[in-house]
Amino acid sequence: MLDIKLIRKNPEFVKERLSKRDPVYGKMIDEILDVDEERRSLIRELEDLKAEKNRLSKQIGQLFREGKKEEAEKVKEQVHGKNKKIEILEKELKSVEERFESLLLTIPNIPHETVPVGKDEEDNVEIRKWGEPRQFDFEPLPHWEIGEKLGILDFERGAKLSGSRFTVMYREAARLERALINFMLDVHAKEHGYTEVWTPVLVKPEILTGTGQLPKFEEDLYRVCDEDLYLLPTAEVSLTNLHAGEILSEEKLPIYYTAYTPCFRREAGSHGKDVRGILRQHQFDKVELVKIVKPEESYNELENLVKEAEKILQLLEIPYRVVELCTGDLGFSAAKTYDIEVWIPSQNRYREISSCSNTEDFQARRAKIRYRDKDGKIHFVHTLNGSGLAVGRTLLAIMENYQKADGSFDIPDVLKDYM
RNA sequence: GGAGAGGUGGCCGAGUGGUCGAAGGCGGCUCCCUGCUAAGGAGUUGAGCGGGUUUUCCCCGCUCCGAGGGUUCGAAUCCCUCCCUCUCCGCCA
Repeated sequence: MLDIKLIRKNPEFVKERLSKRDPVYGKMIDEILDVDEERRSLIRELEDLKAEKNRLSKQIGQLFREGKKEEAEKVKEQVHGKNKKIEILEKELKSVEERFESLLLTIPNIPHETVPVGKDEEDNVEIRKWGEPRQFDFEPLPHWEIGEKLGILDFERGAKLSGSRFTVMYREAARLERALINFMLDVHAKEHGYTEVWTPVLVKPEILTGTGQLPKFEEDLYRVCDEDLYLLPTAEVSLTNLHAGEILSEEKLPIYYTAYTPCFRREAGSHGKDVRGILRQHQFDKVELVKIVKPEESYNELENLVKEAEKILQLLEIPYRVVELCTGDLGFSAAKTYDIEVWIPSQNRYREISSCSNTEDFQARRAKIRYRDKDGKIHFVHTLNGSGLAVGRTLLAIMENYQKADGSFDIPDVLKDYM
């Protein structure tokens, strides 16, 4: 959520920045300014009335104590009149505030000034590469062929149980999935100073509003019928919201959390994309990294966050590159995002395996996460999140990059103790 | 799921219709005292929003005692609904 005071004070700046995502946001800013004006004038009117009413009510109490019943009754009549007006104005204000809220909640974050301007994925900027894609002396197979031949990935039965984009894994694949989770958690907890967390995977709607998935992206989520709960699309949601509504003391910051959770996404709008294999599933495992930090530290923390996620691929010895997302490809809540893309031999290109973002105070404002500084002043924190990493995609990257001519694949050395 | 108890500020905890944004304590901050430390004394200390001034400081007002409704001139306090926590029972991995 953007700061309405910033929008009010500097609408041209906000419009200019948001237009780099998409030109439509200019109109939304104009609209919200109108609604804000309406809202504030109603508040002013209403507060004056309430102040007067409160004065009169106190008078009534006073008059009763002095035994002046008749006078008190007269004042009561006056209050009745005020109350009628207040009731009407309150209804009006309520509907204006609803409009105001829903507008403010659907405006995306302002891209950081360093974010490259661009339209879509094509305009993302490569920052660095690590490792050399392996030269195969045979035609490398896609992971689904390797997996089916070995009998460890079962797409048919996944579909039987749950439909498309669900998979069953057996033996080495199931085991590797579990090994990767433990390996990633250990690296982040033991080497990078993260606190390991385990969270619910069913969360309330206000929690998803806090991190920005709701109200705008309801169609991407699974909702539990008969209960007002949603399946977690990423542990970013539960980890970031752990401190929703709290005022943290400065000494607690920075906070680093890591968690493994399954993630559930409906993938509405991605029909026909990546239909084969386990790249894009409705249910997948992810180890997530979340940082809650002081504003002045957040960009430095973002750089570290990316490096911490990269470390996993380095230890697994799989080639990857880091790209910076352009304004047009930036997610709703993010001010700046780096994606880590892993090398996929069968596709002869890099594919996203991690997304690391600084949302600045965008989520903190929604979730009301603040801290008190040494002078007792209260500020919003900055929140960051990143995949560290997507486990299923890591698994398929291992299968493909470590595949052998005989149709089997090796396990990276660093995982051997985990298998 | 059933019965009972309860949800108040950073924390603990009092408050059953007006003088309550809320006693008292702890913690925090400021000052005093004291070679240092500890102890002691005095004061101060909630958030959000709107407005005035508009960098800061400050001033005025509104709202907030789990959430939402209701009664009343007036609600932390009375009534209703919901959520959550605890105890006991039931069920259960």
